[in-house]
Formats: sequence, C-alpha cells, structure tokens
Amino acid sequence: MSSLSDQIEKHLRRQISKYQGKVKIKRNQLAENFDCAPSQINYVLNTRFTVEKGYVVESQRGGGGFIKIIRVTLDSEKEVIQKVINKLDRAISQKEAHGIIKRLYDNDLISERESYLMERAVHRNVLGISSPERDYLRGRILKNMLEVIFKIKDD
Amino acid sequence: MSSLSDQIEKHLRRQISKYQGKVKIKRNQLAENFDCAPSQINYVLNTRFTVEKGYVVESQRGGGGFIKIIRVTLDSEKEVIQKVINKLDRAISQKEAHGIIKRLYDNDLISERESYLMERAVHRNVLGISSPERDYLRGRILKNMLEVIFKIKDD
DNA sequence: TACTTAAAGGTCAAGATAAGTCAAAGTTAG
DNA sequence: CTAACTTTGACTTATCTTGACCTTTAAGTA
Repeated sequence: MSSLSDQIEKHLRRQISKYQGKVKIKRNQLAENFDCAPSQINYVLNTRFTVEKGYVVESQRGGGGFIKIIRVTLDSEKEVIQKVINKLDRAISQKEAHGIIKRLYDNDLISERESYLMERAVHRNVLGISSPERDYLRGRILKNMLEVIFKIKDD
Repeated sequence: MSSLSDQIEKHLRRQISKYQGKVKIKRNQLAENFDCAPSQINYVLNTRFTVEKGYVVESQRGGGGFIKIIRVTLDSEKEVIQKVINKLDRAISQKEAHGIIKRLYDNDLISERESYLMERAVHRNVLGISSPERDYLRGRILKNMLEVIFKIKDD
C-alpha cells in the first residue's frame, strides 16, 4: 500500500506523460479528488516535482488560479541529442560513430558502459557486411539506439 | 529448533524467490505476523541480508514506509553472462534476443535503458538485411554487446 | 477608475506514521 | 560457565498528512 503522496505523484506523472510533458491542474479540485488537504498537493510538488528531478512548476492564485507542471529535459540536452540524431540519416563511418558516442559520453548523456556497448554494436568487425551497406547499417543502428535511449526517462 | 530470526529469514527468502529476487514489506506488519518486536526485523536484516550475502536493503520511514530487500547476483553475475554469450555463436531470432535481454534485465544485470538500447540495436527493422544473414548479424551484435557488459562493471 | 470581495494558491507547524538505533536482558551452543 | 547470538523495548529520526492562517489576483461594483 503506497502513501497518498505516492498516488498523487503517480497520477500527475501519468497526466504529464499523456499531455506532452506538461499539465495544468486546479489545486483544490485535485485535493478534492484525492480527498485530502489542498496543501498536500504542495507537499507532493515540493518533494517530487523539483527542478533537480527535471520539473518546473508555475502557478497563479486568485480566481481561475492554477498550477502548471512542466517536465524539462534540460534544453541543452535535448538540443544536443536532436542534432546528433538528425545527422544520422545516412552512412556513418566507424570513426564518425566513435566521435559521436564519445561526445555523448563526455557530456554525461550516456554512461561509460553504454558508450562501450554502443561502440561495439556498430563496430566494423561486428557488422560484418561490406561497405557501403555497412555504413548505412551503422547509421540506422546508432540512430535507433539513440532514439530509444532518450525516450526513456531515467529517474 | 530454529530461532525466530531463522524463521523470519526463511520466510523472507521464500518471498524473495517467489517474486523475482525482490520483495517489499511493512516492518510493523511483519513483526505483527511473527508476534515480535519490530526491531527484530532489523536484526534479521542486519545479520542475514547483508551486502556480503548478496542482498541490498532499501527503506523509507514515515507514512507509507516500507523495507525493500533485493537479491543481487555478485560472483554468479559473470557466470550467467558468460553462459549466455556462449550460446550466441549462431543465428538468433528477434524473439530469442528479446528473451535473452529481458532475462538480463530481470536479473538486474543491465539497466532498463540498456535493455531498450540493446533491443533496438537488434531489431529487424533496424538491421534491414534479409534472413538468414540478419539473424547471424543479430547474434554477432548481441554477443559483442554482452561481452562489453561482461567486462565493464557499472556503478 | 478605484475599491471591495471572493476565489484561488502558499506557508508553516503540529500531529500521525513508520522505520532505525542501541543497549539491556534472555538464550543457547560449546 | 561463558561467549556468541537472539529478543525486547525505550528512544530517535524520517516522512506524510492536516489545518489554521497568509498572500495574490480576477472579477464585480460604485
């Protein structure tokens, strides 16, 4: 049995995922739904939707007031990845692949183990087939690994 | 005649085996079931579910608090991976690959992100070429990625 | 426009829950 | 008999929940 705070957190996360990373709520309404004190909502926000955890919370008081929760994938991070992925729709040499992976690792976007994992997956000896098909295959594998890896949110 | 601690230990071990190597309990509830002081549970954890014995214990206090016990494979970890790798010197279907990756993830040998990364790297649509070459390629990629995991410890 | 009011959301501290620590007391194996 | 192990309970710390009171703001009214 999880605590009320956990349930509220789960609910909000689901909503956020459902609506492209942001959601707007009415504090009192939500408290009503969960049958708890309105300040409970603030508690959940303050402990679970912090900046360190990748969220920004905005609110407004008064009539028509609201609380907005926005999930942020540090702008820089998102930009970097997007740019990298965009460059992958073509043949990629092993050297290029190495450079890309190293840069991601240097920027703390992937772990050391992930970097070795990826390097190996696109290594010429592993792919086996001959160029230029091999370079296209490498591009596809790298692109797909990156796409999938950055859709997963790591808590 | 086994002591109370032994009985509690046995019970927890059974639960852990039953639930894929991890279990989440309520300390007070468990103490109630065994009709003992709650701190008795801590005693059992501290003497029988230590890191040296291959367990990690996590907990949270306060409302909705809990104790989680997770079995971690230490030495056996490398053995498992080695066995898996040895089976990969052949054509591997996507379904087989999925099973292997899932098993590694379930056993906490790879992270969720790594599992997604690997699944994608050997996906039929990504590899592109036709069978049976595709299945051999998949086997090579998977084998090589696992060798990396085998060699590099994540922390 | 200026003022008033009601409708939000914010803060903080007290109380409720639940796990952790530690040392004293009890048991058991050798 | 004693040393190691087990059991218990008083006290501590962490987390969650609630409610009283505060601040901000939209909207209505003169």
